[in-house]
Amino acid sequence: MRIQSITMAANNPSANMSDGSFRSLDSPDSDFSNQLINFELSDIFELDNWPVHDDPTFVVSGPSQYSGNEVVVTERSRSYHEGSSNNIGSSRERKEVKDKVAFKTLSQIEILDDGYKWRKYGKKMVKDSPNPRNYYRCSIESCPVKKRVERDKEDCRYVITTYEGVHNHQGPSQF
DNA sequence: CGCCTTTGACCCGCGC
DNA sequence: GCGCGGGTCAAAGGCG
Repeated sequence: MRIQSITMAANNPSANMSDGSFRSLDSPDSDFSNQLINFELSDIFELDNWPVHDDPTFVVSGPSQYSGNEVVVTERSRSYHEGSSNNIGSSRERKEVKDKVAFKTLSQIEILDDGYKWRKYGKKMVKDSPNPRNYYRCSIESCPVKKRVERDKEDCRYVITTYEGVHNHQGPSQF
């Protein structure tokens, strides 16, 4: 399972931090602000390699040495937006593939530093949830990646981060 | 001064 | 057609 590789990467602090790697920052009391969890997000985005399951729920429980941090992949979806076949001739024929990955992270902070630079572009209150949802875009020009951050309405200790798209530039390899 | 966040308005798809 | 909900825009202001 692909997630395994993430877990392995997380277990290996010296994991290669090449582009696409993901750094999760969990700081319950800012005492752990230097605690980083490394795992390779690039693997996640290579959804072609993923096995297809009916239940796309994977749980990756962070070992205790990660100060209680827990990362749960709650959703993985591939949405193909194509021109509807029964609507041929429609002016709006859209052909794009969006890869989405959602993380559920046990964290008191919502801004998880994954090494990329994000620019916030929207905030919405979502129905059935007291918590707002924040929309971020990758700051790199022409990079299509977006992410969405919200607190779990069921358990506000968790932060749900949804990534959409693939970075079309070199990742934060400077780290 | 450049890049960021904030915030209300706008847009669009969908169900009724 | 209309209203609702989710997603995005863009003007204005903030901050380093």
